[in-house]
Amino acid sequence: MNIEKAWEILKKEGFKKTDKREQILEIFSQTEKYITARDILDVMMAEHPGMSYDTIYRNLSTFVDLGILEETELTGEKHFRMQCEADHHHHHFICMSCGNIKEIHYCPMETLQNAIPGYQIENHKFEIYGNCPECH
Amino acid sequence: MNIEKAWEILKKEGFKKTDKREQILEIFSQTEKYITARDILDVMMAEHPGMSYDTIYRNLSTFVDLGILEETELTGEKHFRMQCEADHHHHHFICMSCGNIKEIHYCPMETLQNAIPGYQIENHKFEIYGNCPECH
DNA sequence: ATTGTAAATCGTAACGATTATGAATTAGAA
DNA sequence: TTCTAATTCATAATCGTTACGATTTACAAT
Repeated sequence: MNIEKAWEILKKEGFKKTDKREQILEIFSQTEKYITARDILDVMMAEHPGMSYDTIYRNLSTFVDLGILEETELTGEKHFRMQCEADHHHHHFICMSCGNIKEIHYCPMETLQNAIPGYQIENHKFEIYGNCPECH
Repeated sequence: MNIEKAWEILKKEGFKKTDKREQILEIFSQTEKYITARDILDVMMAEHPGMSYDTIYRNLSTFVDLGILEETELTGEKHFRMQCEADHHHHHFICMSCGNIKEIHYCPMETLQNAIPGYQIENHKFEIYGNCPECH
């Protein structure tokens, strides 16, 4: 997703255009990686020394709710990245060295659909971890 | 895994037999669910009011290292349960209401093995969340 | 343009989960 | 029974995150 698309969504949902949001989106648009709230904070602190934790965490949460960012738990910390463009459901290989991701256009749930009758599936997580070709 | 098997492993690795470890294992042997450090603490505090955080967290960590417990991140908290008996690799359906699990004897990596050449796979996570037959 | 108002941010503190530490206790070998 | 390393206790520190009243700001209505 690009910044324009993100603003479209924000505007449609009645959120205001602010410098802080612009800068957060800017940071995400410049990387493929999953990054933490603290990563964002560090970058923004350099420019706006008076940044508040509240601003970062509240906006990250908002962006996830609106489908602008996607979130995953990595080594005990929440990590975020711009939502993929791909219009169909998919999963990710995550490089534990450089943090870059590769889209995996395959979902195990397809073949598992009828394997557990009586169980009401709400959600699933499928992630692959390792090193990408550039990191070994 | 049962308590005897756990003690076997602990003894073999040179760990001592203590009341606290006995009680922690006891708790895990009585449930199928993923539970938190605090769950353990609450139960044990009732009996031993002077319990230390340290004792719980250190032992949980040890047990995971030794393969006695398995660990997963659920809603921001580490959850633990007794390692499955099953001798082959498998995954879990986790009920978000009652916490019980169902073993899923299927692994998506089988069909994905050769799909991402050049990527060195170290690990993967595949979990299904929802409600079990008893919870809906 | 100016004003009004809800939204957003700031500054700071609180919170919950986890880790760390030095002193006291204890399991198990000698 | 004694010795010693392992374990636990008691407590504080740390880390990521959330909360909140006061202040500022975007933007819609005038």
